[in-house]
Amino acid sequence: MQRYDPQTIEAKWQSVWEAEQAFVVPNPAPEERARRERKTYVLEMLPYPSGELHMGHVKNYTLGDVVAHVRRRRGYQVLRPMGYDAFGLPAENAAIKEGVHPRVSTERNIAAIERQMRRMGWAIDWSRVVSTHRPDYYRWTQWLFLRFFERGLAYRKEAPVKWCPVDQTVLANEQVIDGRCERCGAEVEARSLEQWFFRITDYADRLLDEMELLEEWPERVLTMQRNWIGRSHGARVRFRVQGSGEELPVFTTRPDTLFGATFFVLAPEHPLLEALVEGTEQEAAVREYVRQAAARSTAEREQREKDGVFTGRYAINPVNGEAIPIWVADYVLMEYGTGAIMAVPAHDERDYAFARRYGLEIRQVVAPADGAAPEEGAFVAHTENEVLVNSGSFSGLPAPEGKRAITAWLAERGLGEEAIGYRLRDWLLSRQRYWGCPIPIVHCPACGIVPVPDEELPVLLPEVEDYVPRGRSPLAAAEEWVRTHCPRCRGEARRETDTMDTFVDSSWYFLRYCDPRNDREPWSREIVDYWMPVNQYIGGIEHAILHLLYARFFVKVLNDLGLVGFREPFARLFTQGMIYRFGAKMSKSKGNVVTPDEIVERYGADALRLYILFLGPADEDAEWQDTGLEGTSRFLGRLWRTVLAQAEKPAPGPGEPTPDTPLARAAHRTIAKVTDDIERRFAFNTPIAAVMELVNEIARAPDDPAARFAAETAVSLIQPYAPHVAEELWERLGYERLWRHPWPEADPALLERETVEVVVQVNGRIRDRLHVPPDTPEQELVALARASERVQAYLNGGEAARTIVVPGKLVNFVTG
RNA sequence: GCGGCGGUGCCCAAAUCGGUAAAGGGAGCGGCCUCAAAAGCCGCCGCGCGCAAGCGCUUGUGGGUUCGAGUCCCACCCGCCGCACCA
Repeated sequence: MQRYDPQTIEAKWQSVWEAEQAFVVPNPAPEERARRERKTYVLEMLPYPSGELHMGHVKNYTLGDVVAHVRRRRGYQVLRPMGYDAFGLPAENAAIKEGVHPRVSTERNIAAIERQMRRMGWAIDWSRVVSTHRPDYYRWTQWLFLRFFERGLAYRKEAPVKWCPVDQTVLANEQVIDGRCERCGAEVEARSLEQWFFRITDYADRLLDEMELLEEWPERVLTMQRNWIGRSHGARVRFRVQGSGEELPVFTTRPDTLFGATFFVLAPEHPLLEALVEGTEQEAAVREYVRQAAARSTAEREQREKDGVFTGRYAINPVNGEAIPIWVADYVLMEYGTGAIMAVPAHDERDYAFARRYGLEIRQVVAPADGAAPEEGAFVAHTENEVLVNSGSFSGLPAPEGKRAITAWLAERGLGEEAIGYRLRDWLLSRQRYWGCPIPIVHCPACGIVPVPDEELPVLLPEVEDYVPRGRSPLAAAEEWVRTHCPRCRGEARRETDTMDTFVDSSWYFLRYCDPRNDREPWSREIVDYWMPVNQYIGGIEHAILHLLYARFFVKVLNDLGLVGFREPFARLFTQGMIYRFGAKMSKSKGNVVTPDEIVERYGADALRLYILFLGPADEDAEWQDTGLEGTSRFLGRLWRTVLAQAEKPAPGPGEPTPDTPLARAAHRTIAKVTDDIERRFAFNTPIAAVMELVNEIARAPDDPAARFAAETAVSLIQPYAPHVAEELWERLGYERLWRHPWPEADPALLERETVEVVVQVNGRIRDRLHVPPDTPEQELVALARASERVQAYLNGGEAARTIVVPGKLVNFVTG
């Protein structure tokens, strides 16, 4: 018998699939589109071509492959495309390091990745491949940007950034250490720069509320998104500056504690602060504090002890007319709420710490409804049952009612209203980098910000010599490209030189896959409405927030624009776990990398595909075991020998019934388990174990009349995991093209003919086991159980007071 | 602090509605085949008592519910992940 040789078999079948265009799925004709229930869209997060494929990709795309194969063989039209998220910083940085143009290194990486993907034998529809850096793609990214712009959902505004005057660049918060630039040590300046934003905050409520439309998403991803959006209910309360009468609104979730406000705090960046302190004795001290705060990183601000400076001014509490001192302190964040707070030290830990430090009044205004009154001047934590005290006419009200009553009282007098606060900020999408999608905007001295007309798209990314970041976009150096005419007045104008965040590119790629070669529009609505939403999305947990939130936002906007007929892009989401080796993520610096190429070369793609899913539950992190490939590789060898031995027997004629033997039943049991595990439970490791067991059973009983049938079943069931060897064995069994062959179905009648073990207990302790047909009637089962000698011994001839029967599982006699 | 997830033999793991643990794989041990090795095949492989049939114990800890708990409830211990000065 010929030995199992994965290299030969895999090369053979990969070229057959290529020649037969096996996995190309054309779009349905108009009349077929009504039959949407027969479609499945299996999508995996597209790779970043900043290097080659790693084991994380192997896991991701093998998972998708198994789902796609099973669905296809169960009669669905399956869309299973692939593409490249080619723009972005990692690709650009890699290119800078290598000294080659990002396009060159990106396209070289894409070629290498595609070669690896074909070598893995993934059933991808290569006719739909998309790459975000190509003009035929980013033309439509720009087109979509313009639709957002027309709706007021893309806008430009000044935003504070950290600026290093030596490196001439914007720094991320993480790059600021003790107020100095991480690289050159220069003192960092706070700057305000014009940036582009998407108004995602307008969709905060829908992003939260429409989570209900998601069929099945991991709870932790939903939780992360909820936390990220951070919706909280409370009130906006208008304080006024004593003397000037200037309004200082605050947002609070605890309007019930309004009577306990004993001071007021502004963020250092608050726009009114400067005017407030101008000409006062405190001016110099406040300015110094603001200057220092501006230089601190966010991380540093979060860790330091609370401090601040008195401004010398007072605010009037609208609820009781009290004048309370206004402080400036950097524990108040300009980004959240209004950048100003009312401080209630008795009931807020941060305010409490601050008040203690500076000797400010601590006034309790809520107290537990029952039990002793809290010690004066102490901090009183929020509890279930509390009532208002020291709160004028509101005293005595339970806190929740107090909240409503005080808010209503304020609203009646125009002093405040109910309000909702969000943690979510608008999406800053502009980047001062080269390797990204140009923003299709022209700045005209006469007309202002002017969109590039649709018919002039794409705005091509210019070729530049020097794309190293220098604080302004490298595009600004392409003077010829920047100089243009205003589309509106035809006067001299300049192009926008910022590029878009790559998350914009990846927020709609799954729509382009549906209609990838359309050059009149980004997609045909009829076609996306047929394929979308994605039935199964698979990818890493690291995208739980940004990508998955942005893509949801995009689809909601597109729905509002009438461009798509659905409101959520991904019905089901599966987040895979990471692969570790020696307890750490595989990385070059740790020297613990195992590459797919080396494994494929040694064991073949099928063994690797099996191994990576056999490792454990796919949604959990797993430890790579160097000896583990031995197991799946040995299994494939055993499968090979066992099936070839059966292939020598005559194939059953058409319609010939399968002999009812233990092996036949084992095969049907395996079919039922594998199908249920993959389709319903989304478990991928247990089906492999089940097929391994079946093969072991066949090897032990090769002369069973149903052995050949069982062997065929094993091949058929393992095909989604190990498609090459399965295809080869299928051919040697005398059949054609397993990937088009229907998925096997378990015969319920045969399954029922199995005997099952029934545990017989007396008072919960096992006394005997019976083997009976699963459909044995309850009465008969009890009689059989009672007849057991061992049960008799424990019943001592007496009667059971109660008998519990679980059909097919157990009979329990309970005495006394 | 808030939220989510997890803890089962030496290791990775299975156990789906609570039904009476450890499927499958790895590593290990013994044997067969062989001049030898590789490959392959057979057997053993949680703990204790027993010649054996068997009996008892065992899912991080302690308690509870139940005829019956790895699974449900309460408390605690340990670990991982996300968010966090969010007013």
